[in-house]
Amino acid sequence: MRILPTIEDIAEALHLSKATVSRALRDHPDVSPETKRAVVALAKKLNYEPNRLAQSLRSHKTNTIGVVVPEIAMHFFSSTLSGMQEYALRHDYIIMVCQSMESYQHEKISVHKLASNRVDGLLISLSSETRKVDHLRQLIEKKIPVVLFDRVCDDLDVSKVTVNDYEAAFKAVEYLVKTGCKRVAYVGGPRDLYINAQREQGYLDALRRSNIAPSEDWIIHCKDLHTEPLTATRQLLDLPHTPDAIFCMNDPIAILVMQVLKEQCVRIPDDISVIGFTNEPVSNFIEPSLTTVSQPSYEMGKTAAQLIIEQLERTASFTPVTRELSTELIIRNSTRKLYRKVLET
Amino acid sequence: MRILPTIEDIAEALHLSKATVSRALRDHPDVSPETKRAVVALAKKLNYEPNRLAQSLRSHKTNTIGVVVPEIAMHFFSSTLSGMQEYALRHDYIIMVCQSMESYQHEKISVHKLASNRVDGLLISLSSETRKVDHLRQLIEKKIPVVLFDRVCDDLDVSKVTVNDYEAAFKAVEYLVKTGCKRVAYVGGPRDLYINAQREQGYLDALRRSNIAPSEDWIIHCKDLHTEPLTATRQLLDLPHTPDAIFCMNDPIAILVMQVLKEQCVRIPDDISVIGFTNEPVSNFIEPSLTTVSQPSYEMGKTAAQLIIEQLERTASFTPVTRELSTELIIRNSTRKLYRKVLET
DNA sequence: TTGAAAGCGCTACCAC
DNA sequence: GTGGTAGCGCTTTCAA
Repeated sequence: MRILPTIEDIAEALHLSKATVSRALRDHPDVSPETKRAVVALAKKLNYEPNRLAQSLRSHKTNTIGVVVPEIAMHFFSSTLSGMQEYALRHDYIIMVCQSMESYQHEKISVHKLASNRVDGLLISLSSETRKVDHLRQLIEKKIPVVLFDRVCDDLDVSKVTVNDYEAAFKAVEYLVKTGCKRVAYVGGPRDLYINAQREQGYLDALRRSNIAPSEDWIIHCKDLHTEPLTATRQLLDLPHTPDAIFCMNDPIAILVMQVLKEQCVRIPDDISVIGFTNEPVSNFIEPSLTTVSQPSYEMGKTAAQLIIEQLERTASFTPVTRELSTELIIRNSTRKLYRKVLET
Repeated sequence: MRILPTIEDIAEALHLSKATVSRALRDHPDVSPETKRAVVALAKKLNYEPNRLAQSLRSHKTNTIGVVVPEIAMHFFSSTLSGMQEYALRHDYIIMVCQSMESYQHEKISVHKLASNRVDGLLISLSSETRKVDHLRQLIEKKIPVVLFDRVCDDLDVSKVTVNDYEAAFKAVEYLVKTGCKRVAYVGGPRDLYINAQREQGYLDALRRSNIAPSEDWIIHCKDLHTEPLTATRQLLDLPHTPDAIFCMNDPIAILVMQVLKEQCVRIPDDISVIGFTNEPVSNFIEPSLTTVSQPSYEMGKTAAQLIIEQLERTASFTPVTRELSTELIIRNSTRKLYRKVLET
């Protein structure tokens, strides 16, 4: 016998046909109870497991979901992966994971690889380099549904899971102003990434709402987020009117910014407040602890998985939905306290 | 026509047989150059992609590797996943990821799920609850190779990727002693997990080598690693002779320990040195920065992927190997400086 | 209630 | 060089 028993093995042993065994195993109504019992018993005894490949080949369904994230090892994304995996497994799906390493080329390759592995659907958060999404359109043409999460884009008519980056940024900057900051700088990535633009716009509008005209000097776009925030910060400190707060597009940037401030003996938050975005675990442990915007990463992953599975199992026609999850401003010690403003006035 | 073209579509269009088309696509030597060209051209035009399910069903090979980690969102593990994914993709494999959530039950379910999805091989780091590994033996019986990484166990004759936990712990404690610490406590998890035992043994032997008899009071085993280290630390502080150093089994424990020490106004490292294990990103940012043992997580993942792929593609018989990667003691500010000892003597 | 047979898409054997 | 065919393991008509 083969290493793994097949339906045929059971059929022969029980002098039945493959068809009957198949039906018995799937609990089909018109198999007699005795036959059913016999089949199930033998299947159990032989440790029979249906061959998913054969099932998939027939059914054109693999119960597999492809996931592409920019970087598996970034906490935000591993946390979304965790949520996806959890939800998927509970619904009898399994996830295949790839990373783009923030490269458009890698992203295309990953998407293609997952498609050729016949995933039923794809969850993706775009790389920072990605400007065109034809590779995703191709999938959709092949009837492989796509759901975008976090790093979404505007020109693709699919379901999306996001947070309101605009609003969260607005509130963060508004908070800075409320604590008395008047010259709020921005350090972020390029505007072509949708969520970057959203955060920056939130920043701009919050200032304008407070009748502060954002100066061009205050706004710095970094291409390389690992090193440029360092020089950006020095640049800000060299300004004739140094800022009294820096809104950072994410926590890693904020950490670099704080590093320079500390080196230059700038007191945080007394001289300059710093605020981040994402609420990475480290932001709670850095000194001073970082005020930041928390994003429900696990929840985002779970929701993305839910949306795609619902879409996969829906028989009727389907309209894309956008699920916007809520963020929270986590106030820690890198920003001035609110009451100071009150005392000052 | 179907949504996706098949070999048959190409065959019909070109008035060839499926067999010839198949051969042409796989660049079989005895297909005439013209036929080959024609087939390849049409395949390209139609955007033809072989159906992996069909291929797999025939070849009994899915080019898929299952991975089970305790928690995807733990940095150490997401970093290993990253290494695996990278290596796997480059070698035309894709990874299917599950997490055990440190639960033996979850682990069994995950392993089973991956097996029923016909992964070619399995990479696994055991959950902290796992004592028996029959679920893995079953895989091996089904000819699905298994490779253990990091959280390995002794009684399974498979390839393994580890660090020398014993030696790394030994060196860490030795360092503490060299900096003048004489009463070194240990806060860790249960001994039944192999790597925990290794680390603890390294601790014990390092002390003995320095002619320090480890006191029972100094050694605390926590079941719940999220809360018990807090009480454990208080317990240590209540000792008649409080320790002058605490060796923690991993960084998260060290962070909790430091939290209590700070609350109790114990100076780190002046009163008590603290040392961790794993070199999580946060350990660099906490105040004071944490001395710890760095583990090459990305490298471990990559190596694990490499071992399993080599095993899968080896035709000859195979003997398990153990790859032990090297660690490094990262000296930061949570331990006394070495020169103090020199000055004191 | 059960069985025979076709077919999912591919590859490999054997024949020509 | 090329084609016919069987078969990977399963499900699902259709017929009995």
